[in-house]
Amino acid sequence: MNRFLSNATNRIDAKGRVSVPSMFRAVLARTAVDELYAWQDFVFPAVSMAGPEVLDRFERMIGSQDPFSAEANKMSLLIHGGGVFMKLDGEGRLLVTDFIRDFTGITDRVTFAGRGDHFQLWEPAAFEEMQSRARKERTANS
Amino acid sequence: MNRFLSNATNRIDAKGRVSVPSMFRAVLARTAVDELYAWQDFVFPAVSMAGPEVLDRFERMIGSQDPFSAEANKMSLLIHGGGVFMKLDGEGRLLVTDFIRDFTGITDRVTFAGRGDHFQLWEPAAFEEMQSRARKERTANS
DNA sequence: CTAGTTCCCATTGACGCCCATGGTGGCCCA
DNA sequence: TGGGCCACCATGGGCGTCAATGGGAACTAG
Repeated sequence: MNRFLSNATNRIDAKGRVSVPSMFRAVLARTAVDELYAWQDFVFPAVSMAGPEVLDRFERMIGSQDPFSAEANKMSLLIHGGGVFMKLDGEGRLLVTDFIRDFTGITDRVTFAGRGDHFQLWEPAAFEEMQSRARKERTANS
Repeated sequence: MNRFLSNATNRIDAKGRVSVPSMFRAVLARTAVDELYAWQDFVFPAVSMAGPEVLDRFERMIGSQDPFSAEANKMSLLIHGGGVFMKLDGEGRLLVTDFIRDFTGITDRVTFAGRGDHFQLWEPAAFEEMQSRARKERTANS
């Protein structure tokens, strides 16, 4: 499998670390990624992560604009300055920093959710609620 | 990594010095830069910094525009006339001068924000606010 | 002579790297 | 089909290293 799918919830230890599910690590391993780029989701209270190659995609968006425009400046502020690099330890764990905690509300447990080309970190209850809400809306529409 | 990415906040000591994050120093080291050029951002209350080679890039950029336009004129004024050289000490710290303080509002803490080919110094609260504002605008547009 | 600055060295707290443990699920074999 | 063995994964914790920070002393310029 080469995409991030399904979800899993893991506990944060006393040092603030949490294991990335082996399922996701397997996906990362096949692209030889040892460093992750993390950014805040634009809609949900979740932090997204993927290999650094996602930056290329983002930067193409910036590159198509006048480099001195306020718009390009703003976008660079979000993409370059707003993201954070994270490194996994030997056991495939990552440190849950304040950057993650503040934006997601995560305290002692993390829900990892696959999103195809990237995955996200959620506060477990928030993930549950968002899921059931999305389900309900789909039912109402059909 | 050969670009300035992510962000970090450091404290200014009693002598007015602040450590440049090691992440950014690593980027500078790979181009053997020991001197930095600093200028004011065109849009935000932030001071930008990079190795002197950015000057070449700016000049090409300005040269590609109408040399008599108000924009090109303003840029040259800010970059050529308004810029300042800065040097890091042995521990990779820089002196937060009034040039920086006055323009950014920085007092005792500095947020360093990566911007790809350069990085910026922000007053922490101002950075937070700009960041969330820019994100909100993007959400509204999409 | 004084104030600002640069060069060192000390401290400490965070983080990276390593090894240990335990639990669970899968697999094999009887 | 049931039991037991084994491997893998989540988790816990020790320890060394490095970055961030603090402060002393030499040095220079006004």
